Amino acid sequence: MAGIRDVARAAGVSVSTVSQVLNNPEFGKPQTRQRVFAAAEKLNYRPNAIARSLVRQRADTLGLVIPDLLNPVFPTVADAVERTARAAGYSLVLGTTSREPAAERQYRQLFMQNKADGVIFFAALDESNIQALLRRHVPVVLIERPMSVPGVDLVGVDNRLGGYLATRHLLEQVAATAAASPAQPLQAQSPPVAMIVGPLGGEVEQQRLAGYQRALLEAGLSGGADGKSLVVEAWDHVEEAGRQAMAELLYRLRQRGRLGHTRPEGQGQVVPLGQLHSSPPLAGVFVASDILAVGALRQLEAEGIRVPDDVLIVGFDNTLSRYTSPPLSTVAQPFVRMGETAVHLLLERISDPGRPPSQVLLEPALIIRQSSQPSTIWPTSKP
Amino acid sequence: MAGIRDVARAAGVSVSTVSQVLNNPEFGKPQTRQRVFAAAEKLNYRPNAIARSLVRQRADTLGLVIPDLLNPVFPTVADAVERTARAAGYSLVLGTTSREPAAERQYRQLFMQNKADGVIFFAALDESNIQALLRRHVPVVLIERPMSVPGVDLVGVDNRLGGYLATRHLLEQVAATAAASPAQPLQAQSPPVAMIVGPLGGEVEQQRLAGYQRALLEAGLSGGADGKSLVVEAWDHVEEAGRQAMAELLYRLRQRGRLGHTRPEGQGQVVPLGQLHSSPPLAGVFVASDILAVGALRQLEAEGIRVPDDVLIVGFDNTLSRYTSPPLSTVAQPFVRMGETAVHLLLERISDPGRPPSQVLLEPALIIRQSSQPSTIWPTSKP
DNA sequence: GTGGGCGAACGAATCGTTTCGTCTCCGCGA
DNA sequence: TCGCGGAGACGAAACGATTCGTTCGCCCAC
Repeated sequence: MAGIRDVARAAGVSVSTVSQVLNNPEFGKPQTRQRVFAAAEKLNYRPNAIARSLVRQRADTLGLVIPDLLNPVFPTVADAVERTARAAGYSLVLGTTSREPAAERQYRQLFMQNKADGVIFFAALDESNIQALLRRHVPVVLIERPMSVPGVDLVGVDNRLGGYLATRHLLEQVAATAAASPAQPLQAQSPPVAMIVGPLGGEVEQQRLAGYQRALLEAGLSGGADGKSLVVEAWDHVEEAGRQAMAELLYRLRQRGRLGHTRPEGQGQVVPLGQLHSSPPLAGVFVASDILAVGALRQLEAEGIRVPDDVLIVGFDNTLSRYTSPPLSTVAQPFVRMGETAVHLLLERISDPGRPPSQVLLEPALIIRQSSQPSTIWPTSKP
Repeated sequence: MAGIRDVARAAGVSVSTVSQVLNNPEFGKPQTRQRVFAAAEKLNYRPNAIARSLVRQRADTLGLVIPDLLNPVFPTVADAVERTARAAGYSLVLGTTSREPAAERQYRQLFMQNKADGVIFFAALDESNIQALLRRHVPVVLIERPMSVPGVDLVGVDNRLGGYLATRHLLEQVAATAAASPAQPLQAQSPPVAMIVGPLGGEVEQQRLAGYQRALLEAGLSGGADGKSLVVEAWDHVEEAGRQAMAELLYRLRQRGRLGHTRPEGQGQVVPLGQLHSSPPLAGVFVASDILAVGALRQLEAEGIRVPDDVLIVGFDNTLSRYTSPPLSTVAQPFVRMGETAVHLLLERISDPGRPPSQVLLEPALIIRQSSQPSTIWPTSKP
């Protein structure tokens, strides 16, 4: 493989001249430049990026660590990160952890070995990994969490607002329906809107929950003593967990007489929840991520409960929600802006390590589709 | 940042001893090893991966270049690639091209600069980029295409078989229906199964088309002079292209009197295609990728044509198909095995550059869901 | 004619490791 | 006592670039 010394020899100049000519458009007189270019061309010379990195003390590479690429949330952000990084002249090394601490540690070690000029973590598991990198002066930007690490750049979404918007929307739909037919008074302890949420160990999940509770409170409902009487926690961010959570929710509701019989043997009609029961019926479920909602819909379908006829559903993320049956209303996250912002913050910190950390909070937006609207007012053309 | 010489000084040994001790579990007597470990620990020493790469002449990094991360096909493979690479001690630099030749060239340049020990291309655009890498002795493995590059490792899916399976399934469904009600003879020039396919510039698309045509032929149907009378080419692998392709298909069918009136103003009932027309009706559409199928479904919905009641649909990929309304029958690609196989082939070639190239062809499998089955026999519980 | 100034090219040090040949020292056998 | 072998540690030469201080040579002005 031709090296820079070969080029120098072929061009009849010194090694340093070749380097200068190739890197600096101003350097050398035209004739010399020409000879160097010709020699480089003839030898098909390509500078060795590794040697360059060694002396320049920069890898021209950014790291991105995410849980996986199967939940569509992450590829969406990764795509934006990659494009933004490339536009800035950086390449991207991508790591996935499958939410296993060992894998995250592995990447922490990797990035502590000068393999990247900075690292973005999306939904990092262990704060100590971030601390370790920062101690070695490796710039880090966090997306979404953990939000407790002090003094580190972070870009997040206002999850509380998102949870609030989703829940309020469901409550409004309930109110509209109640106005149309003779209403039963809502009882404070038994909210008409339930919630399915990912593992509550995460701040994100806690905040979405807080938004849900705020919306209930605002409507004069409490959701039980702890505000969680109809909140079911899914054990992971996978479809199956969402399905199980919905099964658990339905079980709880039956226990309290708030759900009637389901379609026997999958045949016949279910009685709309709003018409039969003495306790206030369940009207809607806020499922705090689209991937959980997919599982939840599966369970509802299996039990013969129809959406939105029997129950309203709102998801979160705006990923899978476009494709479900029926299309899910959801809280859209600004994934592209999240990725871009994370890269920009990282580049700023690389160029100015001393600058004060900034925490950017982006706003989610409610998107209304079929799953939260009575079927009679379904749009007939585009969803 | 503490370097190896600092460790050597602190441990009272030479630089080379430190290196040996740290890399070779056999080296040195226990007492010396202990001193070295202690010093490294105390100084929080981490070897500089870049310097190591320079001397070892390997980056311990693999490259993966894909069109994007938004079409779920690619993240699914990327996830498998990343996990397999990591298990083998490699990190992964990920590049996306957005199907722009300039971006692919950019990555070709990057990987020609020793940034990776080998590169996997999924759906590469330009063969010359691969040739250039091979000339520099950078090992390359191709996934899916281009399949025309001679002498390079490749892992692909039998797309022809996939297209065949999908089409044959649709034809079988037609036959079953025809058997149940008085049948109209099928006319050879006007197949009852249409196809929507991605840009036909790609070998993959050509092969799926070939599978479709083979199935028609086998059933004694020709699909027109060129076998493409009901084949519509989408301009890209995005939803919107699928929607437009379906609109185009419906337009063509109306021209030929093979589609009746649609639900006026989105109200009322469409007449089932099989009952009204003198020309053989359209019974099903094979949409050669799930993402196109999503768009196609959207157009059908907008025109009030129901799936599977009015027309049967089969997709390809098994990505989005689980989430659509109704769930799509589809041809499943073995994405995980594709990713794993690609990495294994690459590692083998890295360790033995001279070994003969291998082309691995994996088999797709038909998955039957609701979109290709008459609604009366829909499963009532799990899809 | 000589010295100053400047543009162009050069040389050598450096980045932080690995690796291989060499040296030292110790123990053992002749 | 001497020689030999081997284990253990060392030193220096890479790896392939960048970068900065220096030299060279030329032109112009004094």
